[in-house]
Amino acid sequence: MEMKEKIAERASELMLQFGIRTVTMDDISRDLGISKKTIYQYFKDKKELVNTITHLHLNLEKERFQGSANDSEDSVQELILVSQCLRESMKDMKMSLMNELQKFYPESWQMYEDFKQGVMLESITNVIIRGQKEGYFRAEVDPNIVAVMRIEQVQSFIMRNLFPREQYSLYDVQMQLFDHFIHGLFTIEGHQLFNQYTTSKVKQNETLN
DNA sequence: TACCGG
DNA sequence: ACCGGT
Repeated sequence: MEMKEKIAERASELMLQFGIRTVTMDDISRDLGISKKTIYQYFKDKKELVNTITHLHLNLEKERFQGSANDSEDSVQELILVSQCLRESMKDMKMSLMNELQKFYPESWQMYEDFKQGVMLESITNVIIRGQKEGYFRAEVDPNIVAVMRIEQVQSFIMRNLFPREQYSLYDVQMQLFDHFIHGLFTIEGHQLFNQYTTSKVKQNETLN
């Protein structure tokens, strides 16, 4: 693996674990056993390093979202997979990190905003359109409006702590949102097919986790 | 590694 | 005091 990738990957791990600003350039170089000068041969400054890491991370997410569209038999299964992507992508990119990006690395924050408006929005819009064609989702639903609503809803409940962590886990809240979402979306046929995917309780915890 | 400047 | 950058 090339040194540039190695630096970005390790820095990414450290920053995900400890936060962006608390991981210093000295920390990264010491951890990798290289000199700081080596890092600055590949990255102009810390901002550029963070931007690179963000870009790499969002590319992986992008492949996951697009993969779930291709690997699904029908729109109901695709919705389950896309929702899983949505929740996980916002969970592991956790609140503290998002706030750090917003305050101190606005370029990276903008990349994330673009990702939301691009990949995420298209994935959800497309699965809704597909579901309507297949007769599983209600035709009255406006794909664009509801897709935006869904994204903002998921993000809002992660970013703002509306409930104390001990009252409801993040998972409980997100499952409530998902349940409420699909009850406004599915036709009778959609519900029946969804139940087939989730009747096996064991399978349910795997797919919806 | 030491050092400067923010 | 600390950390990005030289």
